[in-house]
Amino acid sequence: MNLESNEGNEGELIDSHFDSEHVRVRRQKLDDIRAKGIEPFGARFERTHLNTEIIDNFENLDKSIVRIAGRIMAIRSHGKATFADILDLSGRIQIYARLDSLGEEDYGLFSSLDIGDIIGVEGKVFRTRRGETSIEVNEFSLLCKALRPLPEKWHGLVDVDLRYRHRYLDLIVNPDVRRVFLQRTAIFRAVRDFLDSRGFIEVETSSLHSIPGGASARPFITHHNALGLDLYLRIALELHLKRLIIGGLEKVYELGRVYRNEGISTKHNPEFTMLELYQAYADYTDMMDLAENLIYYVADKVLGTGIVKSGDIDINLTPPWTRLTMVEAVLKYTGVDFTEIDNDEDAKKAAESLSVEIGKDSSRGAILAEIYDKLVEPKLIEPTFIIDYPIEISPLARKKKDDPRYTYRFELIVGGYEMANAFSELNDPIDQRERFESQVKLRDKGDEEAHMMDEDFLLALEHGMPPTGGMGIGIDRLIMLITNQDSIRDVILFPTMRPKA
RNA sequence: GGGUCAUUAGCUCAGGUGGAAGAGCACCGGACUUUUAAUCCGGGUGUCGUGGGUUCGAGUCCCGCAUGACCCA
Repeated sequence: MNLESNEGNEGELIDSHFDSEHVRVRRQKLDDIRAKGIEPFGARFERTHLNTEIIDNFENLDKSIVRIAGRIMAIRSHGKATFADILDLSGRIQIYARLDSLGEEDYGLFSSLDIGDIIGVEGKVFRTRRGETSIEVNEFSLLCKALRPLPEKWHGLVDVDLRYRHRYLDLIVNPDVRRVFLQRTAIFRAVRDFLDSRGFIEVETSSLHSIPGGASARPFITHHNALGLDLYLRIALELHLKRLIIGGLEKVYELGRVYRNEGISTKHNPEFTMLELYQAYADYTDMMDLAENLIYYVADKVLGTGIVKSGDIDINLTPPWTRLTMVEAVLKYTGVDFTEIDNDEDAKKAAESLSVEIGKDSSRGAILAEIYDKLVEPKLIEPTFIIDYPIEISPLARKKKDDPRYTYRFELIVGGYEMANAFSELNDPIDQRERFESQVKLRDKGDEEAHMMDEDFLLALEHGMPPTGGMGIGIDRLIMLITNQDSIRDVILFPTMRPKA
């Protein structure tokens, strides 16, 4: 007790964390190591193998000398011999240090190592009596002394707040977390493989927009000093990718971060990743085919199967998938037949009879969508395309030839939530202007998510855009689906958090 | 935005009705040369999230605040 008062440098210990016994002990060890002339924050170390390469190739490597490096995850000391587990990117391997082979000095240093320290090891591959592939240490070097302890070895780090704020610890001690993020990377690679092989061109468009468009969402506002200009962080990739279609790139996609100034939930993070792709001379049926094949391809590539787990239930992603119009889906799941409703009043009564709350000025189409969102979408577990969205909520989609109340638009629902949104793009600049104008009216009435007028985009459209199919896929949700995670925060490395006070 | 719950040691968690802060792992000291949640002996290392209040006395009861989780909008 009272070790603090024995230290001559309390004044430097501003951070109260340094008062903990763990840190005090490790700082003392650090000083002792330095006093012996050893640098506790080592440099370059050349490895010959990753840990699991040795485990997987034991027969070939038995008795050979290897060099590995990684973080000490466990120590089992037996006096004159010590076992430790070393974690590298590939996984863990056990090392075995003996007083006999290391000598007093080195073995003493080895014995002073802590869980969390990073070391490089050279030694001989062997198997223990119990059959575990191990490395008997000939030499080791301390590559980094850790000044703080790792979370507990058995339960790992459980507190979600700590897991998200200290993701590095989460990655070190929770192997499943590492698996999810490695799969996230594999999913990106598979998406690019799939699209590149079909002639799509990957592009990067700007994320600072003077008019945020392409989706219904409130934007983040930022400021450019030199231009003296407020700018918005993009809420979608759509309008710039369409400009590239107008520019003749014909098949483009972007995997990009978008920012929406809205609440946080297990399905929403303020910044998230979208895939948007546009294909000239195609329509929304082509987009459905593409979605089925893309998502199946990605799942199969990453998991080796087209069947994903959602909690305990299996979801089969093998194409083709169910296609239902929104009207058909509402009829099927609620019994209300919108083909028999042709005005706002009757639509309101239908919503009331189903206890679905709607806005005062809601139109027939908006009410249909409300009912669908509330009562149908959560029930759609198997992959389902809901097609022909009402025009009121689809300002960028081409209207249906035979019924202008609807558009050539679909959303893909899997596991009860929206995975993709696509349409036959509106390429009539006069129609597009009218759509923007009705969005502006909604904005004036206080709908902060309604679209702004975008003259620059209209100008582009007036130069002529080929008929185009376009689609957006929420990549984070796709990753949730494939990796079987319930929260978007478990597939985003650093989810948005309030700063800890 | 509303409701419910949570916050205790580095981590994972116990702490009826208010009465001297606990366990496991980690850590420290000792024993131990093939262990693996190593074992054995000894040691508790704490601003009970935070600020008020009630009380002779608060981890526990009341109010505010902070952060998080879940549900609802």
